[in-house]
Amino acid sequence: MDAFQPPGRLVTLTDVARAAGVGESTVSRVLRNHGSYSKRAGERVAEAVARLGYVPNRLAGSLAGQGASAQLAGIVIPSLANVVFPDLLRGLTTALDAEGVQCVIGVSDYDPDREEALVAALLSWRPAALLLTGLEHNPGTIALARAGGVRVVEMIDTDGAGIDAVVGFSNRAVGAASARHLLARGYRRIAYLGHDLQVDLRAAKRLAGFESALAEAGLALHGREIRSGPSSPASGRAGLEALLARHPDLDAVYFSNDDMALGGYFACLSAGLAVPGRLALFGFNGLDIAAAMPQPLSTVRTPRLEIGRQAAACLSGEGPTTIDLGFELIEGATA
Amino acid sequence: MDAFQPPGRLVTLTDVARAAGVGESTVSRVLRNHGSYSKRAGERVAEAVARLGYVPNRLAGSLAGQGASAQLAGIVIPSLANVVFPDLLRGLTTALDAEGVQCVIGVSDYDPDREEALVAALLSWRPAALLLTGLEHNPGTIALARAGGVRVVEMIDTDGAGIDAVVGFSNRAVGAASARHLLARGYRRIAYLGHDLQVDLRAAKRLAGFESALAEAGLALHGREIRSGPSSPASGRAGLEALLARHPDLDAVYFSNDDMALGGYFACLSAGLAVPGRLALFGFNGLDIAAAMPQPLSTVRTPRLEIGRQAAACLSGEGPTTIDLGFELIEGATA
DNA sequence: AACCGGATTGGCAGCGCTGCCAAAAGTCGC
DNA sequence: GCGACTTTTGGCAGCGCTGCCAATCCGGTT
Repeated sequence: MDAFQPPGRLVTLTDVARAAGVGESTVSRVLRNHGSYSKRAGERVAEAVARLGYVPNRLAGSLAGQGASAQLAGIVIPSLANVVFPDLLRGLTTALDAEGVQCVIGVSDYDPDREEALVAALLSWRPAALLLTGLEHNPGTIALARAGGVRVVEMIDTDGAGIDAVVGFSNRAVGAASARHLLARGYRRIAYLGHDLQVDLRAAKRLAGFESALAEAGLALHGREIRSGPSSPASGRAGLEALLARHPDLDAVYFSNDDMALGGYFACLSAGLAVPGRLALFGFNGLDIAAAMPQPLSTVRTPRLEIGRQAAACLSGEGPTTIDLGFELIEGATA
Repeated sequence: MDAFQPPGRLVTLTDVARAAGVGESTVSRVLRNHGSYSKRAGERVAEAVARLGYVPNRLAGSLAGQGASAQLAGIVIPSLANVVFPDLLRGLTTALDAEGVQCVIGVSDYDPDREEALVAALLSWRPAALLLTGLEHNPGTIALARAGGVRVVEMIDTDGAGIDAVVGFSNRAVGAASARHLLARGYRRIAYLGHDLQVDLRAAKRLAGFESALAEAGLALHGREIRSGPSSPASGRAGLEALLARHPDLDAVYFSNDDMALGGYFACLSAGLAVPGRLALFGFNGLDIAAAMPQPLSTVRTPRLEIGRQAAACLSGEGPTTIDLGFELIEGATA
């Protein structure tokens, strides 16, 4: 890889063709291993590529290629602050990298307008697929996605109608299962502690499922605390303290997720409240950390990595599909 | 945005020009707000764009534009499982999105060969910049980056020589400061508990700094436990138990990061060991969760978001730069 | 020796856009 | 109302690659 090119101009396929003494099309065929070429041609091209340090220009390649869609996947997630989404990304990148597909990502901060802007920006790279989070989008987002002529996969949530493919689990069902678990254990004065529901629509669906299961048992929430801002252990800790001050007779708390629940657990440790004797705690997500606690957290484990993998697998498919990957209730020792 | 296009063919700039009754160059000028055009032309183009639902093709745009480098940033991080990297990404995407730069990411799994392959793949999109993690790379990776004619920013670590720009902090200094803190508090029988050092070179640098500070005080590590696999609270918990079984007389443990330390703290809670009276714990990273613990963890907070932001800011710069953003030692209550 | 079918090859248009240039349309002062 | 400007505009080459087509090569047949 000697650099005898005039700096400023990168090595092109034409340069390689000249160096190898073959035509451009032959170089293209060899590089993509597509069409037939002789062994000798293959060797000469490989040698020239190595010698010149050629890196193909995929912008040009995708533009020229038919369908003109790039080996790119456009991904929009609402946040990177919650472990869920990095996990999702992990599943996605692992599966996509294996197929030589690159990931272009955007973070919407739970803002549908930003999501729409990001979708437009991502579509301008003519990705082969668009991976969104959740089922609720601006009408404009949906129109863009439809018009973009790309495969659309909506991840995490299956409670509702999708644009194209949907991979996830039912958040309502998670909420209902969590409520039934608490009810079965005899808890009756149950509060909810969560972060902003306007923003996290899937947390709102879980709560709706939770409340309707309570209602089936003739009960209602015994208090609720909604903290502004993102979920975090600190927020969960402060939230539980506020909740207990208002409703000292609570016997269980359902948290919007494990981060909040962990904060609640810390609050109990600090206040010397026995868990679950005095107060039961129930989370959501099934983080690793929840399992390492002195008392493993009672929670619901979601198949985050698997959602990413399956979503990646969906790209090659066609037509509407819904894949419900379910969830696993972990009994733990806090409820 | 009515869809009277023949499906299969996306709207092009030429379509917009025809619909607006102007030339292609005028459309291009209006869309990029570059060069001069009349108010009337602007309106007609805007109307046609909205009516046709035109999404520019940036593949073509970047290919045609001079310099031919795309408004893309190629990012390679070693992992998504550790909070550090999502945080870093968060800083990056926030800053880059504001400038209309999209992020293409790759995850190397701490494997230099995968990193090299990813760099090659990313360069094929002709990004404006390449953002790597750490300073240690394959020779091939460095050659590719150099030949690619892109701005290269290496993040997180400043202990060594960079290719181009470097943004981070000194991991050695973090280790040394941590050691000095423990020494100043009177701890003398100090062990190290970490995950795989072959793989996480920055953790190895912290340990080196830690040990050299111990050596200055005439001390050496009083035991060390290296867990295979990634860092996690579960691993930290099991590791601490193993460590204590071998060295029951330990008075402090330095962990490779907060995840491990949290697991260690849980182990102490479970075993009824007083922290820090019987055993002091010291972490690294300064996670939110560490601050929400009943006893805030003693640790070092790293400027992860800020590294992302500064790295993004570096892209517009030129020439070698090193930005050391330092770190903050948090006294906490566990050491 | 002429012929045939398949494997291999090179030339070239064109993907959708931008940069450049020259032409056209305004603008102003006198 | 006319020249000397400035602003606005459209045409077109070309970015680096791929797909298509026709040309060439090769080995075996007749």
